[in-house]
Amino acid sequence: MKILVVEDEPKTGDYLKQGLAESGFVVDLARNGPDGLHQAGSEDYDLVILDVMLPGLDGWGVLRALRKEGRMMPVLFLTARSQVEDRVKGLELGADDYLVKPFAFAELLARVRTLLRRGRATEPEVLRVADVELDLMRRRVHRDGKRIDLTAKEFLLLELLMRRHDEVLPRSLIASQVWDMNFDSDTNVIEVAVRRLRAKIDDGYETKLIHTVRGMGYVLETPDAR
Amino acid sequence: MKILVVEDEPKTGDYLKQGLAESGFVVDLARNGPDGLHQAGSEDYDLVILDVMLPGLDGWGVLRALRKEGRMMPVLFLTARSQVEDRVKGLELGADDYLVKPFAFAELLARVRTLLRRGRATEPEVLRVADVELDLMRRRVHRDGKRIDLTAKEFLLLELLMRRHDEVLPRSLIASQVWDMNFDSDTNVIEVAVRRLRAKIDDGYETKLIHTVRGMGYVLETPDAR
DNA sequence: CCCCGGCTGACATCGACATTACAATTGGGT
DNA sequence: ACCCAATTGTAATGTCGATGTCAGCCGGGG
Repeated sequence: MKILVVEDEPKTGDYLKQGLAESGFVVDLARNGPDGLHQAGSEDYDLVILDVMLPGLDGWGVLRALRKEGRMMPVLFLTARSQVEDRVKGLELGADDYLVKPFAFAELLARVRTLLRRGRATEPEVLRVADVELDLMRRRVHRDGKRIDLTAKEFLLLELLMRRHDEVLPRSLIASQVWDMNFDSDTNVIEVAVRRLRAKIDDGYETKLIHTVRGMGYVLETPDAR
Repeated sequence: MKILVVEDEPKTGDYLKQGLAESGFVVDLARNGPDGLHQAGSEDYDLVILDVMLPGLDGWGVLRALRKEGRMMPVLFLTARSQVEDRVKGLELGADDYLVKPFAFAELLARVRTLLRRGRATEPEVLRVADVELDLMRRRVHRDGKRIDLTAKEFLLLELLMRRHDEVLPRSLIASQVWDMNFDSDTNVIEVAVRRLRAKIDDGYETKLIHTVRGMGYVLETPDAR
């Protein structure tokens, strides 16, 4: 289990690192926000412990940036303040738990264990069709091993197409699943969305995966036709 | 809602059975792969929960055998391992979801409910006549194992002919089913449509399936009829 | 051998879809 | 508070394929 601690106060940082290491975790330590973000992006941590008050980029900023990159590992916040609004803000941004300084190490350890257990239960589910991988938890997509950044809508659409690959999906279905509209047909959102998705996952590849079936809908089709 | 749990560890198995039963499901339990397979084949379950590691025949084997028998109910995999390749292997074989042990029961329940809701959405409804297969869901057609692309109208027409194979369908009927016209007889759309369909499913095959009955209409005739 | 129903290929057209540009909205960064 | 960039929806225009029409041909049964 690898944990990243982002903490600027040397004493607290060292203390955490040592304590967690003694409890059997592999621990890396970053001393400021930007370093922490960079570190979190370069390796796969099972958990991040974030101080709210950090030089350069505060805890919220780090968290926001992480989530934006699609890093969905659990995050434990450390804060000196106990105001409700801070807590709310953090939770809205996807912090998984909160700990108010000062705290007992045993308390921290208990929460860490809880978060890691929860994290396991939500183990990433990976959809794979042809050479495309879609990681639902990390919200990441690769084709032929190359990372592809998708927007929220694009991701939803691709997820649908992959879950039901080789099946022609009528536009009405797509509309109800990806948007929640009952198909006010005087719009072409779907075509545009498909276009944008194609630009990212099909353009530049020899074998196209997304196919149009006139008068019926769209399919994501595996290259092999029985 | 009937669920089959295939799990060899007595503790886990009983735990699941009891928990699911308390949640209102009818649950059967099999303790090994072959039993599970046999059980799944003998009754209609809405969902199967499969442990990957089983004595005799592992989870993948069971899943594969089930699919081969045409049992398309959703399958939830339980695995102690978290390696990516295991997940991928399962998903490729058609597992619908994954859960890594240990897991919270609430998590399991949530996934079970999701899968049941999704239900038999992925079960292919397939019409078969002679060596032609028409998959209504995927909107795909094969003859003699070879894929055939049809347009919307062609598909409708073939569907009608297959649903009522060995029956002579008068043009008026075809007109009303495939087009929604009351047979303005000064058109030959039907002939043209039949021609185009023949080009795709009969041309190049020894045994023709679509036959004209002068003055009456068209039939899709199985070679062994009469 | 002729006639009528059906067959066939060519062509026209209409609409579904593609594509691009632009506007509206959102949310982060200064 | 403002600006910038990214995302998403809207609109206008282009393209192409599915489908209908037509004109001529074919062939079986009288």
